[in-house]
Amino acid sequence: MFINHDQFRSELASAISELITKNFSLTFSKEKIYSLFGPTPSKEAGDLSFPLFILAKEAKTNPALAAKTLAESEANWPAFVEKVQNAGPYLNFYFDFNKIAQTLIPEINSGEFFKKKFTENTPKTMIEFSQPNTHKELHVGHMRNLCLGDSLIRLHRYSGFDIVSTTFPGDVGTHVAKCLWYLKFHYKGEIPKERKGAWLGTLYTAGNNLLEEQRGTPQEEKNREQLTLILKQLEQKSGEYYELWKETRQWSIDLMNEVYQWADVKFDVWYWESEVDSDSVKLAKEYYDKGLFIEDKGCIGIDLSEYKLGFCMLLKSDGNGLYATKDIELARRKFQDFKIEKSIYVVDKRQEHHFKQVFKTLELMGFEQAKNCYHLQYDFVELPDGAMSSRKGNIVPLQSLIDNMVAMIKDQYLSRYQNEWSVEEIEETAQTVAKGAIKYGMTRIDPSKKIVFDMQEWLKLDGESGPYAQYVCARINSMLKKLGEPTQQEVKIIEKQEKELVALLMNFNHAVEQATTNYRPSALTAYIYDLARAYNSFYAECPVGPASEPVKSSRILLSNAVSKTLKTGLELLGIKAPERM
RNA sequence: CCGGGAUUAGCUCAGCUGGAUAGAGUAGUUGGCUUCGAACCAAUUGGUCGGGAGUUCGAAUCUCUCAUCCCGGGCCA
Repeated sequence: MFINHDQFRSELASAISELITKNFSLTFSKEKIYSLFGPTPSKEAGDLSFPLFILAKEAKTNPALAAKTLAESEANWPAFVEKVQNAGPYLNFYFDFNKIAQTLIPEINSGEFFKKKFTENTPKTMIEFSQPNTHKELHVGHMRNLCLGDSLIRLHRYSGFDIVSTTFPGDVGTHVAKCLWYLKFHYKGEIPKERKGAWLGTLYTAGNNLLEEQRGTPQEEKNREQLTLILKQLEQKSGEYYELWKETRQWSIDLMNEVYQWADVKFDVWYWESEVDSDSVKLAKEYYDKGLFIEDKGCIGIDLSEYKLGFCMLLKSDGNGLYATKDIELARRKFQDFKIEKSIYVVDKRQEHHFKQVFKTLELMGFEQAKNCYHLQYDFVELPDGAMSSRKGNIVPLQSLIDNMVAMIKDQYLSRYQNEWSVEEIEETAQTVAKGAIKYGMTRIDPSKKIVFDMQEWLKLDGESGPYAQYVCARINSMLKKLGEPTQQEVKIIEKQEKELVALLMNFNHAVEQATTNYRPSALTAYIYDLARAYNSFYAECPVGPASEPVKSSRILLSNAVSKTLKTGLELLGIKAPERM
């Protein structure tokens, strides 16, 4: 699906391919060579390396000898290759960054570089992420899913995929009943005027605690009756509790929308658990009639033991469906409604077994797309003293992280501008920087690793962080404003810091490819950090304004290219760079 | 019991799917703002890649095994 989009690597691969044919009389495709390129251990060893282990095996020679042969052979190297050197089993290339910059920097500054064709024959793909429950509070744990999912959407779209983004909130179930139960029978206070969604979450926790407390007491039986009545009305879509559900559900949706708007996340489709519920039961019955699903101990499900997945239950003995039932109906709708060929689910790792069962069941039901279903699992966000649970109430509400961070940014950094900037700009900048810190912080850790959330640590913004990269953009922005337009267009690369910048800039699309194919935005955060750091180093060592022409203009063009690349990269993480900060 | 994941510097993490001398941040030490923005830069200390065995030219990366932690395994989601 991904094609060889890097023009420099492609040209070089072609030249190597020709040279191999000439020297070893065998074909070694340029695609293969392209994929084998790797970094050199140090700048002294060159800028790109080609390992010869595989070729040597095919040519029945030893890698070091093959490297020597190729290095010494007469060849038609691309113009940007300055020197070719064999180093043991490697063929190392030294680049002429002046030549590379001549084509690369104008492409970046015009934006053309970011519109290159990356992929072909990409499957139409749906990415589902953010599955919060209504009637519960949104906490920092939800943010990890949101940032990961949104970034994947952006990466895939940049790479040329046709993507449908979707969310699947849980608006039915016992958690809803518990919340309404507490509201109706035990809550004594007023209903607040604003932030009702978050308040509703606290009722859920209170309800849970009370039910827990009264377990084993005479009250327990009465509680159960009340909960059953609530659930029944919700199922029948009528009655007092159904009306209350509609009203309170909207409060939660308002909270979700607030968060999505804050995070600049949009979904093409919203699926609701309440919408697929009854159809999912029908679907299960249909496949029971067809004979695919079987009955066992009064339940209906599918035996997946030959795939080592156990029994996947789809209808309980009371005839109700389960989570898996809904996910199967949901998948059917996704395949049918949007004709998607591939489906990605961003859901925490607890659901691994669940999704294995669902995907296998879909396959046995005859859905071709089941083979292209992928569960991107991530580990939890925990607190230093253990897992977060809205049931117990030991959570860090998302709003409290945002509020703390915005306050800290204003206090520590933006207070110095309080006489220069408007109140609105200070607020907006603090929000933008806070988003940068939170989104970068959530995506920089590999999904397979858990995040232990410590508020004090999150409020430290030095070192590798979103604001570090945002700061570089603000710096460049401010400098370019002062210096004005360049007086000439030639880029001259002199200092090693400038070479480093060009070397990094040419790898931007490569970093995006890595992040996309491996479903790992952290590959992009690492790249962004490297580029930002290289620019800070350049900034400290290479004066721009005080330099004489044509160096001054060249450095303006280079700085502009870095700024454009950083902004494009940050955008793929859903992060904006403020004009100044 | 079975299955999945994690384990890399004091702490938080990278390590490009098997390649060259294992890298960053942070903490510690030291130097740099009258000079394009110090939310910065430069230098330096710090590692038996959880332990052991194996596979091969070559292992943090693959296999086996042990240890510790986390998460799953039909009437919750």
